[in-house]
Amino acid sequence: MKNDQKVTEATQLCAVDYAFKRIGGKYKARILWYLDMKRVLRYGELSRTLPDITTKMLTQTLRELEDDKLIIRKMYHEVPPKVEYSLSETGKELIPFIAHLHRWGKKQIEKEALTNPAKQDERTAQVCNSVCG
Amino acid sequence: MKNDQKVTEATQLCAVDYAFKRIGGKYKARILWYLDMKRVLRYGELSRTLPDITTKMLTQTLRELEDDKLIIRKMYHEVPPKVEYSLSETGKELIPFIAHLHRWGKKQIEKEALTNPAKQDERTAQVCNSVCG
DNA sequence: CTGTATCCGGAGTGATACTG
DNA sequence: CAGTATCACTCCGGATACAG
Repeated sequence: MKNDQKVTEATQLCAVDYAFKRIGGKYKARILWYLDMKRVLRYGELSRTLPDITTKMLTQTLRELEDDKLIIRKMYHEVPPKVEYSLSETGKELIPFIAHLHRWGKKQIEKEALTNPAKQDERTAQVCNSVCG
Repeated sequence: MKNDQKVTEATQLCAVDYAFKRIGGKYKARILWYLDMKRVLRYGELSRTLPDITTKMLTQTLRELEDDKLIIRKMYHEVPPKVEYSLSETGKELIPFIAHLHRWGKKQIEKEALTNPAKQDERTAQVCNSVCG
């Protein structure tokens, strides 16, 4: 797992690095962000919200977030199965900073659009209005 | 380059994802963080501050940050060469969020140390006091 | 509906040697 | 001092098929 990668004693990590290891996965920030907005999401809802993620990666990412105590997984023993994901208290602490990152990102995207529309193609950074607003 | 990876039109990116692409590199946050503390750093100083980074990765990361307009590179045409790196205005806007991340990271590290000292070995997340304090 | 299992290509990273 | 060049390797992440 990305976040449990072996690190030798020689490696000196600072807290910034540590934090990035926990939330730096490819989809982690987005999942936390969506979870904060919706409070509770089921597996299928997350899958639809993140159309570019495969089931494997979604499952794997959710496991890592759960192991790291950033989200809470609630299973209902029903048929068909039902699982709900929500933010833990520790996870909620990360929201303000993700929000800051989100504002910064939007600003940069808009700035790029103004100064160099061609760059849009390179980065193809479209805001997913359906979720991010 | 990590940040210029091709993205299909189908890929819908939200601003959070976009922002992470720009600062999510393995060493980027730490470099920005150190630059904020020291205001100006030379190549060699950065190299010594980040003992686990190779010259290749340091150069590459600095180039990406420069291309993204997050840092400023100032060359002095002297012998021996001298190059100074500092934060750009856009880069400075990211500091509050990195600071938040840093606080959160320290808190989590301390919490882990208390509840499960064994985990320290797994994550080997030592705060590099020399720089982060 | 909510996942697992398996295979596999390629980006990202590191080690080492070399340069102006 | 401040980088570049090259090679080798790990392992992240995608595609696909299958399962309870």
